[in-house]
This record gives sequence, C-alpha cells and structure tokens, in this order.
Amino acid sequence: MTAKKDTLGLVAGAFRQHDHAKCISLLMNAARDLCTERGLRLTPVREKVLKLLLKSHAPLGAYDILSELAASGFRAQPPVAYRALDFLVDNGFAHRIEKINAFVACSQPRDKHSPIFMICNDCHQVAETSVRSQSSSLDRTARAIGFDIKHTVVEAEGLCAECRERMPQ
Amino acid sequence: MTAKKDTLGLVAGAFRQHDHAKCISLLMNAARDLCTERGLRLTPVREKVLKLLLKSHAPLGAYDILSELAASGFRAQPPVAYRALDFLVDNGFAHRIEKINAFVACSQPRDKHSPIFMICNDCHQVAETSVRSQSSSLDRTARAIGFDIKHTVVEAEGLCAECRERMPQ
DNA sequence: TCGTGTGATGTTATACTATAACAATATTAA
DNA sequence: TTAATATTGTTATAGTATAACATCACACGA
Repeated sequence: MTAKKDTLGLVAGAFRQHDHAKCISLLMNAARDLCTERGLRLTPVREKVLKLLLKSHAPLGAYDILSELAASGFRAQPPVAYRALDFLVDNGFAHRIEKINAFVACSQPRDKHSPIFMICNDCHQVAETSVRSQSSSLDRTARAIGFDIKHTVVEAEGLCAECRERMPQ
Repeated sequence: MTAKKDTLGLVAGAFRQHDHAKCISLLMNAARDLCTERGLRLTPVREKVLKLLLKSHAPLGAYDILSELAASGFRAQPPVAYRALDFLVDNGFAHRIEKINAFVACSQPRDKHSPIFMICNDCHQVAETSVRSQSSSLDRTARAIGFDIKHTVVEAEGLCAECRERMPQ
C-alpha cells in the first residue's frame, strides 16, 4: 500500500505535493488533542465536517458539506452544517474564505495566526500561509488611525504556479 | 449655510472629520471625467448608485441600494443594482467589501491600487486606505510559491478610535 | 442518583445575497 | 441605414445564512 501522493497541495501544502493521507490524520489527531486540552467537544457531526474539509482538495461550501453529511446519514438541515462550521472556525480548526463563501481546514490549528489565502481561479485550490504578527500594511494602517483590529481577512485570487505553467501561452 | 461637518469620516476620511458634501462632489466629478476620458458611459442608474454610495456613511448592501433606487423612480429588480455595482467596481469607482457583502465608493478612483479596509463593528463605518505596490505579506508569499495575483482582498474588522473611546471601560 | 443547568442537536421557516436567461431598447460605428 | 454592441427590462431561480423554538444529552453539585 503506497502512500497516496497528491498532485495538489491543499491544506498545508500551498499547492505543493504532499502525503495527503498522512496530513489528514495528523491534523485530525491534533484537533482531537486540542479539544481535550481545551474542554471542547468534538462531537460526531463536528468531527465529520472537519474530516470532510481535510479530505477535500478545495474549499467546501456549507451546502457541499451539507450534502456530504446527508450522504453519511447525518441530519442535513442548513443549521447542522453552519453550526459545525461555526464551531470549527471559532476554535481555529477551520477558516472561512470570504471571497468564495467557503471553508477550509486550518493547517496550523495549534498556533494563533492571521491566515493568508491564495485562491487559484483555475484549479480552485487554496493555499494557506500566515503571519504571526501582522507585519503588513494592515497593521501599519491600523496603528496610524488608532483602529483596533479584531480579525483580518487577507486573500488573493489568481493563478497558482502549476496552472500558470499549464496555460496555453 | 455652513459647510456640513461629519463626525464620521467615510469614503476618503478613514474615520476622520471632513467636509462630506465637498468630498461627494469632488468624487462625483472625478467619476464623470474619468468616464469621459475612458469612453465609459455613466448612465443615470450608474450615476445614481455612485451618488448613493458617496452619500452613505457606511457601506451599502445591494438591496439597500435597490430600495433607494426604487424610491427614486428607478426600476428595482436585483439585476439593476448588481449591474450598476458591477460597472462601478469593474471600473474602479467602487469596491466590494467581502466581509460584509457590501459596497463603498472608492476614494481614489484615478489611481490603480489595492484597497485595504478597516471595518468598525460598532459604528459600521469603513475606512479605505491602500498600498500601491503590495509590499505586504501577501506579495511576499505569492512570490515564494510562484502564485500570480490578480486581485487581493485585505480587510480588518475591529473598533475605530472614536468608538473605542466611547466604550464603557 | 437525582435533579438542574448548560450546551448541543433537531426542525421549520424565512431572510438575505446573487445570477441565469432572454427580450427589448439604445448607442455607436461602418 | 444598418449592423454590431452595450445597456436596460423582466421573470425566475440559485445560492448563502440565520432566527426561533423544541428536544435531547451531558456534566456537575446537592
């Protein structure tokens, strides 16, 4: 049984190849540990949703998740998906990508960070990177006008290296 | 007739006081000039929507705009608002704020720039600033992984200086 | 162990956001 | 004038998200 190689980096991979099966189980375990440590309950539906996000090569919409839940015998009214997603996002196991109304598993659930997403318009995959302290323009601007930042959204749309190379000219 | 002073900076003001009436007419004229220069048509409904955005102290949702259009005798089916907004956004007269599904007039329609928004969760106003070249983490990250950026979304939620000062403790 | 309070889930209904598709009209350029 | 193109009119529907309230499960102190 050879380790499955993805052409497609996603959650942790920033469009790079990696062993996705391993990456899934690592992050799944990390989530379980973190929940224990913090007294959070990784209930069946929450665990299932996290698993779906981890398995996916691209961000999933709430209704994508909803239909996968239904297919696995979970209740499938919208609040079921949204509640699980809220839990995962609130506790740092997943992120919402505003530009495309979709969700991805977080690649570094243990660390507080401000995620940055690169969204490929061709293969629809998303790479997550992050900065720990907002070094960026955002932070400088905020200081300049006395704005107190609670949460940041930093996303870029474009073409990943692979897709760019595949392009006609 | 004294010039009306806003407590509330918006479009160009980044939460600062400014002469909003003057700021509206300046930006309205800039838009007209730019359209002439570039062979774009600032049709009545497009002009009206831009005026609504400029007048507002906070971002407007598409359906806010739609009802204001209706109140002014324009047709009021959703595509009417969305088309006008698409025109304004595509041509740099307005921006979409992803985090709140809303639109603001651009404060620098003449310059190509990557806007940065600070969204106050208390007064719901938004300040726009910008960087001309993405100095930021985004740009560095993109280079590092060979990602070709077409468009960026950089937004921060939090409290503006005024609202913070007004807070209980 | 028995409440009891809190958090989680079940369910219905509805609100909000956005676009497809095609018809009709206006404008521009040949 | 005509043809091509851009804009507007209109209907219908798709897609995203939450309010509200009922029920259930679990944790913890009495």
